[in-house]
Amino acid sequence: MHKVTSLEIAELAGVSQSTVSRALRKSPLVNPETRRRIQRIAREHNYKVDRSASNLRSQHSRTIAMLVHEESGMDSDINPFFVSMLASITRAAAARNYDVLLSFQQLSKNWIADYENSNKAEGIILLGYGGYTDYIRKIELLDNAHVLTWGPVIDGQPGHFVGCDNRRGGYIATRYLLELGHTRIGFLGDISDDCPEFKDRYSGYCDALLQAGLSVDPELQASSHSSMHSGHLAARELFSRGNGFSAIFSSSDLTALGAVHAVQKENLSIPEDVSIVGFDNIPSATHMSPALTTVRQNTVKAGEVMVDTLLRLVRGDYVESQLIQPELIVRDSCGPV
Amino acid sequence: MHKVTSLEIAELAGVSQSTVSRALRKSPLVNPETRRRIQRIAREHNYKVDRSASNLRSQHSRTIAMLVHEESGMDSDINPFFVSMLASITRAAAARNYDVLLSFQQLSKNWIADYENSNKAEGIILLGYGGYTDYIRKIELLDNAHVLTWGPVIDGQPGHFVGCDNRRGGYIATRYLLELGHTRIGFLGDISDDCPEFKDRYSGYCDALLQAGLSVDPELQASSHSSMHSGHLAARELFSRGNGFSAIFSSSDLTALGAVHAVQKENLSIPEDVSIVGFDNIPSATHMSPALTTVRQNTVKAGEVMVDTLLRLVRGDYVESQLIQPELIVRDSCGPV
DNA sequence: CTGAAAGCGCTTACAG
DNA sequence: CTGAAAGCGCTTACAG
Repeated sequence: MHKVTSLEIAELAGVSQSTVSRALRKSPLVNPETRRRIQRIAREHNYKVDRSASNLRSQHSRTIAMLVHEESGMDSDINPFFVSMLASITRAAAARNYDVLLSFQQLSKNWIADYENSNKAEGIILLGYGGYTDYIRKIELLDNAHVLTWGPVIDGQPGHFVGCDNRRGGYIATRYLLELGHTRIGFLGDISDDCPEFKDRYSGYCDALLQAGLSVDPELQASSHSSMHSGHLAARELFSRGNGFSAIFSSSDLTALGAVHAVQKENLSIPEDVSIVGFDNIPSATHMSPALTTVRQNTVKAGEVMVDTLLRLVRGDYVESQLIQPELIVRDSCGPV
Repeated sequence: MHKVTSLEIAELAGVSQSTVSRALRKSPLVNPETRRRIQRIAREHNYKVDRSASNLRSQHSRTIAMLVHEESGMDSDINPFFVSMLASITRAAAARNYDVLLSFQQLSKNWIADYENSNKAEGIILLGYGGYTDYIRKIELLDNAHVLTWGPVIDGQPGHFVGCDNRRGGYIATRYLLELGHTRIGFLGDISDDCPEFKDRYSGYCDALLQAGLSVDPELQASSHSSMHSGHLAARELFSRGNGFSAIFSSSDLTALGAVHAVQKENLSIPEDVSIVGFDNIPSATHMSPALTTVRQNTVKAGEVMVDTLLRLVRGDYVESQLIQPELIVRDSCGPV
C-alpha cells in the first residue's frame, strides 16, 4: 500500500506543498475555498499528516506519557478507581489532540528522563499507589521534568500534584453518618505518614466527630490498604475488639467491599445493623447489594484538570497543586441507627 | 534546557555523526572501543536518540496502538481481566522495544486508518467487549490494516484473533465439579451468538455433562454478561426457578462475585451448600472469601502472544488465529456434593 | 493569499 | 571500520 504524502495532494490540488500543509493546519492564510478543496482531496485519498515528520519539524510530540506504577507488582488488586482515571486522562488528552503513551512499571528516574529526552512525550502523568515516602524521594530528583502526579496535596512537598480534597471527603462522609444518629463509627484505612490520602480522610472523620461534640476513639480505627482482602481483615479486627459500632467509614470502596463480606459473615444486615460508607465511587459500588453509599472522586473532572495542568507545566506556566472537590453519593448502605 | 543532538556527541567523541548513530544502534560495523566511548559520552550527556527523527528516517514508529472499546460507555464495570491484559500487552511491547499508545473509544473505521496513515502506530490491538455481531461487521472493513483482536476464535471469521480456548475452559471447570459429585450444575452466562466466548464455555460445559452420561437441562442456564450485578440477578433467577442445583459454573469471575452475594442472601454457604467455579482469575478471586476456584486465562502469555502476532502481521508474515490454553485454579469455593 | 527554500535530527547506501 | 551526503515528510520564515 503506497503511502500518500502532502506533495502528492499538492499535485492533485494544483497547489504547492506548503499550501497543502497550511490548509490542513487550518491556517487563516489560506483561501477558504482552496482550503476546502485541499481538505476534500486529502480525505478522498486517506491522507494523514505524517506525525514523525510533523513532530520533528515542529519539535512537539503532542503526546503525553502515563505511567502506572505499583510497588507491589501485578498480582495485587488493581483499584478500579485507577482504571477510571486512566480512561478519563486518555479521553481528556484526546479531546486536546494529544496522544497517550502507556507504561506499567516501577518508578525510575531513567524512565522519566528517557521519555522527554527522546521527544516521545512532552510530559508525564504518574498514577499509582504504594509508599508515599519512597515515592516523594524519587520525585525530588525530577523537579526539572514535566511530571504531574495524582496523589496527596501537601504543603511544601516537591513536585506537582493534583488530588482529591480527602479531608473534606472524610468530613462529609462522617457527618452524614452522624446525621443518621450514629455515634460509634469505625474507620477502615492506614493512617500512617506513608498514606497521606487515607490520613487526610481520617482527619476529616475526626473533624466531624469533634464538631459533633464526640471524642475520637482510636479503638475504632483499623488499618487497611485499598483491597477487598485487606478491608475484610480490617472489619474483622474491628469486630474482634468488641467495642461495638453501628457504622463504618471505609477509606476506599474496595476496602468497603471486603468489609461488607465481613459484616455479612457476622450475620448482620446492611444497613439495618451496620451502615457503611465507602470512598471512590468505583463501578461496583452501584452494582453491589445493597448499593454502596460512597464519596465520589470525580474522575472525569480529575482527568481534565490533570491534562490541562500538565500542559501548562509543559508550556512553562506557573502551576499550583490542585484539589478536586469530592461529593457524597447516597445509596442504600446506610440507615438510621 | 538545551536539547543534545547526535552531532554534538560526535564532536565530543571526535567522530562523525554517522558513527555516533551506528554506535548507538549497536552496529557491528563500529569498532568496539569506539562504540563504548560513544555510549559513555552519550550517557554522560543524557543523550537520547530523537524518536521523531529516527522514525521519520526509518519509516517505522516502533509503536503499537491499543484500543479499549466499549459498547456501553464508561459507567459499566470494567472487567479487571481487561486491565490485566492491558498491563501484559504493555509489558510485552516494552520488552520488544515497542511503545504503546492507548485509546478508549468506540470502534470506528477512521480511528484505525488514522493511526496507520499518520505513522503513529504500526499496528493495533483491540480489546473490548460487547456485541460480537456488530463488531465483526466493523472488522470486516479493515482487512488491510494491521489489527489484532482479543476475542473468540471462530473458523472462517474475518480479521485476526487471539483468544482463550473457551470450550476447553468450560470443559475442565465442569468436569471438576462432576468429579466432586455434582450432577445439577447451573451455568451463568449469555450463550447467544452475540457472545461466542461464553457460548464456547457453555459448549465445554455441555461436553463434560454429556461425557459423564448426564443430559443438559436448559433450565439450569441463566443469561448474564460479565458484571457483578448481572451475575447476582442471574443466580437469583436460578434460585427462583426452584429446580435445585448444588453447583454453579459462572462464565466470568465478575459474574461469580455477584452469584456469591446471591447465594449468601439465600442463607446458603459456599462451598457447603453451593459450589462455585468462575472464569478469568481476576485478582479479587484470590482475595474474596471463600477464595474462588476459577479457570485462569494466562494474561501474561496472552500479552506476549498478542504482541508477537501483531508484529508478524506488521511484517506481512502469514498469521493464524491462536488459542491460549486455560487452566483450572482450585481454591476454596468448591466442595463435594 | 501563495510558492520556493531551508532545515528539524536522524539512518543508511555509497565510497573509501 | 569511518565519513560525506542524501533524504525521510513535514512546518514556517521569507519574499512576493
